[in-house]
Amino acid sequence: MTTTTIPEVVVLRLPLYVRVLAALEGRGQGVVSSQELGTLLHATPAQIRKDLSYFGRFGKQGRGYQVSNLLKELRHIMGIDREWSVVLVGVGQLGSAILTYGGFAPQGFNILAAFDADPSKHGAAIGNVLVQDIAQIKSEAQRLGVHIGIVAVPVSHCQRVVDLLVDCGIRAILNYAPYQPTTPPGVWVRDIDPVVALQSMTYHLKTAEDQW
Amino acid sequence: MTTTTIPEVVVLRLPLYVRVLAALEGRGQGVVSSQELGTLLHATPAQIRKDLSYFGRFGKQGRGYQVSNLLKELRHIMGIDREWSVVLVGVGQLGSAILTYGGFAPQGFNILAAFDADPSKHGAAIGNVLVQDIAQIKSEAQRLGVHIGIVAVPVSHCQRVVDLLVDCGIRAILNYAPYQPTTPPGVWVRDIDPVVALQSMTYHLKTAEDQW
DNA sequence: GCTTGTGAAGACCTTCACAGCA
DNA sequence: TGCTGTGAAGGTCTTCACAAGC
Repeated sequence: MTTTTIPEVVVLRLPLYVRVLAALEGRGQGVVSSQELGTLLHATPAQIRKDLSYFGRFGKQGRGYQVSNLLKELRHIMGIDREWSVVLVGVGQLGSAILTYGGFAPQGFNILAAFDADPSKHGAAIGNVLVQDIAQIKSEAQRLGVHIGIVAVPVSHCQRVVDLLVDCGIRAILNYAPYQPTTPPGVWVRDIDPVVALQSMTYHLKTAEDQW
Repeated sequence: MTTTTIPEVVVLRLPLYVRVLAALEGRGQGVVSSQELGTLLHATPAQIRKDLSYFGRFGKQGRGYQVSNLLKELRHIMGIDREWSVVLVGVGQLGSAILTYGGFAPQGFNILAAFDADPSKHGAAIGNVLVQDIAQIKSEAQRLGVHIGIVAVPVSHCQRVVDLLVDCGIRAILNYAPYQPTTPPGVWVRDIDPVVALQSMTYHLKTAEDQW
């Protein structure tokens, strides 16, 4: 295996691999084949093997992959064998729900601070986190050594907030606003929009209905 | 244009087209070129034109696309020029947040009922919706003519709940559990997992760091 | 002149199929 | 024998480039 650029689709699948491997490990399974992984991931065995081959040779012919070992390797490759510091911007209904959601910390994503423009929210504590003035974000982000930003503001503020996060040196942004912000090269954005997800399914529902 | 199977990637982009077109319409813009749409969508003009060409010829040479007309057409194609009936399963912290989230109804997705297995939650009203016993779901789903299910239950219950929804005749599922359920052909699932989204970015953060 | 719609070319991703090894 | 790792083949999606039309 020579180092090549990894296709982005592969990077998007890696977390799913980790997710099922962790489940297998939790269940006490020691070894898994590309065939079985394929079934669990709704993918072909060839795709599993090809994807993994971008990063190394983790399997043994005739046996398969050792679950705990492959899991450890993938966690390292993805950089999730460490903790990441996160800030949230926008402490409305959605932002508050994110702060109280317990799913981030166990995976190593620690939301250390939250920011909002509304002064009436400053000083409040929501799920262990203090809400601060957005004006403080740059100094706080640098003090805390923040890597990742979560954006939960209205569409109209999204681009401005993203620009601000980028200015703070943040290079990875999880965006809950229904808007695709523009960012400079080297900044990564993932959008979460349940409405968009629903709308891409209604196309199929409608098409199935139209079928005679 | 002859009727071809539409690539799934195109279907996934359609909602984004609608989103920016709606913004342009709200701003009072009458006409838009593939060039400008491309900028707003972070896509090439050629891709915009090719995508749209799967569905018809909506533009005028030398001018571009009439915003309100294209918007209307796309909404019809996607089946979002109508209302859809939705049920939610799992009224925990996440499920409650979904019920009180105001973003679905304005887009025509009406959450009509919610279900949970925990009897202590039955009868509660959260955001206009009554929480009912999961045992009632089939009769209620049929009575209400439900099209779409939202799953907000723990991983351990996800597959069982999805099976149940499919049994209710539901063919589109928005899944918030960190697990990819298995479904029969003709059933559409979209997964929302912010942790997976974050993890696919840490790969890049780590890789950028490793660069010397 | 400007911009669409679209075959053809090119890039990218997936699947095949088999050599190689446990 | 069973399963991986991987070049090569195949398929899909994106981009090019230009004829056609406003």
